Parts: sequence; structure tokens; C-alpha cells
Amino acid sequence: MSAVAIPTRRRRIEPLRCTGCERGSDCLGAALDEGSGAGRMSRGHLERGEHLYRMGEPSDSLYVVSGGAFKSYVVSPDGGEQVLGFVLPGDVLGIDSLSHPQFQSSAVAIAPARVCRMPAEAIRLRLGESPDFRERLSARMGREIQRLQRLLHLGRCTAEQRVAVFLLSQSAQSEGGSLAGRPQRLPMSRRDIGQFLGLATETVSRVFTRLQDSGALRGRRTSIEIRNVERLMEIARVGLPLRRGS
Amino acid sequence: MSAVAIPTRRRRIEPLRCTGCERGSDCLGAALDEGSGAGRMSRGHLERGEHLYRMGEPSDSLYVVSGGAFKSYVVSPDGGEQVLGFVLPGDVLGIDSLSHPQFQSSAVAIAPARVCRMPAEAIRLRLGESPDFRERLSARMGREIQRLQRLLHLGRCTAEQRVAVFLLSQSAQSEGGSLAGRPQRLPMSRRDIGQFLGLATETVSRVFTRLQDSGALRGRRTSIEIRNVERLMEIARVGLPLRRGS
DNA sequence: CGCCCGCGCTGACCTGGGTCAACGCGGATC
DNA sequence: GATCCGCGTTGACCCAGGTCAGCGCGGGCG
Repeated sequence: MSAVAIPTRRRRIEPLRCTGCERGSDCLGAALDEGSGAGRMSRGHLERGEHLYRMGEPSDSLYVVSGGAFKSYVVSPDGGEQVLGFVLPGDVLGIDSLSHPQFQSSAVAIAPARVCRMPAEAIRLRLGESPDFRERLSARMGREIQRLQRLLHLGRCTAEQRVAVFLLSQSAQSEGGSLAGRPQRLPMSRRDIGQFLGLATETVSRVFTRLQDSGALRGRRTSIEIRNVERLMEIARVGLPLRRGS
Repeated sequence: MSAVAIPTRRRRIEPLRCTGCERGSDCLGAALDEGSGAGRMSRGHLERGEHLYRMGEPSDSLYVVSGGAFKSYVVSPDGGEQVLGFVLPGDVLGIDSLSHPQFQSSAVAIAPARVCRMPAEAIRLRLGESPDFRERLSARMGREIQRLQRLLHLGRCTAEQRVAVFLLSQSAQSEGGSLAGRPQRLPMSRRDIGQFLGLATETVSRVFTRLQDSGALRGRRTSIEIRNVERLMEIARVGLPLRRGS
């Protein structure tokens, strides 16, 4: 996680069958682990700060996140880091590089994480034999495209709106989808959030305190609680100080 | 094109075979128009300002642009228009909606245009029988994801950088890929460019004149000529007034 | 022909948020 | 225990670019 220290990638790999996995049959892995894909997957564990892959490395697989959390990012020629998203259990990593020989982005664990590796070879085989698998994979890619389109639009909003939308979406897709009042973990740093939303860390910090002052939010550091969902949604729509009517 | 008048969608459709098409065998259409896809395509013409499709309409096809130019955009709940990109001959329209029952964005012709329609049904059939077609389609989606990722990064740059990058990419992908000195058409309005780059129309205008003053650019209105590619690339890297070193 | 309207351009002004600096804190290391 | 270092927070300052207003021009239309 440090800006200077670059931990080498190392993963403890173990073979895997999806039968009996707690993620169930909705998981893309379970859909792969039939037919020709059977038994080709493997599972890996990563510590916080370990990279699953780095931009430029040869890409030969897709990963289903089964625990923890990841940050996906690219670094621009000038060294700036653009966070593309935070990836939670159930999500897929590497889909943006599927049709490229090298990874087009990097993925680093921001919490102790587990992934299921789906080798490209097995994916290609399965694609050839299962229309359902084709449909699910292309749906994943389509969803990613739309996520990026929405993200693009977020870039035109005020700082309050960005943070509010971020918190709402984060809350919605957290395990259990608890929008309501219970506290939730925010595994990423303020800097990460800033690099995701296109804001300076200081601005993220300021918005957090402003949201807390307004009573919409509560919590310190890595754990927050949404106190007033409606208020937050209102802010996401129009920004904090009432601005131009829609 | 007007903000108020909403022209209804109408297309003159004619059946189509790809054999003998000037786009050649690289075209996604040609790859479809074999096997089960054969003879299922059709061709349409659109006037400037006509919509190919609108967000929310049932989506049942992909389109290969074979002439003219399109603008792809979404309108946000508050009415703001976010331009997703400008689509030129050889590009594909509708790929972001392929796995959805409705179009997730709108596409409007910004110049008299021609498209080849590829029905989703034919696509699905062809996907089942051709690994090559699968590869090409998923490569298209992957490229779209990466285009959006780069666009996201553009959103963190100065106005000069955005416009410079835009002009360079526009020039690079124009028919003939002429980066060099010959003038080229810019079919989109300043407003379109602004809504694409996340800038106010006035800012786009100002940057254009600044670029012309600096000698990097020449031209009026809809036709421009890049006078100094290196300078433009330099600006794309560091911005116009020399800023923080890389 | 005159009129209108949308587009592009420019100037003046204002503000959201970037930048810089300082500080408190908690965790890791010795 | 003392030191260090990265993180989060806050304050002060400033500037890129948004906003508003005005103007010229060219194209469509009565």
C-alpha cells in the first residue's frame, strides 16, 4: 500500500471445485466449473497490500472475488493513479483485460482477500459450449461499461454529490445490501476515495465532516453509518447547499 | 439537434450482403455475414439530427457505422447531457446495450450517416458457431471499457490537455489516420465537445483560440488543421502553461 | 429582402475545490 | 518507553474554469 515499497506478487494457490461453495450457483465460477471448465479453477489468498496483478503483466485469467476487497487502478504516464473501482465479493476482476495479452489495469487487495482464478483457456472452452455462460460474461462486460459511463457522469458533479453517490453505492453493494442505519466498513483510505472520485484527499475529508455535521452520516475513519438515507440521496441529487433546481 | 425539437426516428432500411462492401473483411459485419448470420443484416441512412436509437427503447441490434458520424450520449436525471463519444465509420454502436433489453444510451447522427444493422438474434447465432466472432466481439467490448477508462482519466486533466488529447485522438481515428498537416472535418459542435470533455462551451472556445494563437492549430468552425503535432502532444502531456514536472 | 435564431467567440466576475502547511493520532519498530 | 511515519483533519490562500452577458455572423425562412 505504501507509495514506495512495491511488494512482489505472491499467491498461495490451491485447486478448487465449486460444488458446495457458499457463493452458490449465481457465481460466475460455478457456471464455469461445469463441462470443459470443470476442475480448472484455483483459489488464492492475498494479504492487504498484495497485488493480484499489475498493469502490463501477461493476463491469462479472470478472478472472482470471494472475500475481502480490492482496488482496481491504472497509473497514467505522469505517475498519477486513477482508481477505477473497488471490487467486493461476488465481483469479477480482470474483465477489462480479458481480450488482451496483458493486464490493462492493476488490482491490489485493500483487505485480506480471497479470489477464485478462472483460467482464460477454461473460459474460452466454456464460452464455446454454453450460451448461458456467454450471456453471463457479456452481461458482466456490459455492466462494467455502464458502471464506467455512470462514473464518467459523476466526474461532472460537485464534491458533495460524488461522495454521497459513492457512499450510497458502496452501502448498497456491501454484503447484505444494508442501506439502512447499521454501521459498515469502508476498507479504502481517503486517498483511495479521492483518486476514485477525482477529488483531493483534503476535499474528501472536508466533505465527510460536512456530511457528519449535517447529520446525514456518523462514524470515524474506516467505519461509517448512514444516519439519514433520504438526506444523502437528496444531496446526491442536488448537492449540499441547495443549488439550481432540476 | 435542437434542444427542443425531438425528431422522431425513421430509417430507410434495405437488405444487405457484405460481399463486395468497401469496408472489407476486417468489418465486424463481414464476420457476421457468414454462417448463420448470412443475409440477416440491413443498411440504413440517417440525416443529421436523426436518432439511431434512444435510451430506454428496446434494443435488439448492433450497428456498424459505415459512413458519416454519430454522437453517443446519456441524459442524466437532472437533464444534463453526457456525451460518451463520437462514433466514426468502422466503429460499432450499441455495444453497451448488447446484453440489455433496452438501450442504455442514445445515438444521434451529427452528419449524414449510414449504418449496417446486425440483429441480436443473428449475433447470438454467430457467437455460438464462431470462436473468431466471439473473440472479435469481446475485443470490441474490452476496447470500449478501456476507452472509458482513459476518458475517466481525461476528466482529471486541465482544459488544454483535454482538448489537445481530443484533437489528437480525433485526428488519429479519422479516415486515413492523418495526424499530419492536412485539414480535417470536426462534425461536432463546440457544445458537443464540451459535453464530451466535461467543459463549458465557452471554455472549449477559449482553448481553441489559445491553441490557434500558440500556432499549434489553425482553422475555423467545423474544419481544423493541426499545424504542430509535437506541440499539441506536449500540451496533452503537461498542459499549456508549463506546470508540475512529470 | 429583412428577420430570427443558434452558434461561436470574448470579457468580467465569482467560486469550488486544489494546494500548501500544520497538527493530532495511532500503529509499528526498536 | 521514545521515535517515526502514514493517515486524517483543518485552515489559509489562490486559480482554473464555470457563469453570465454581450456581440458578430451565417443560414433558414417568411
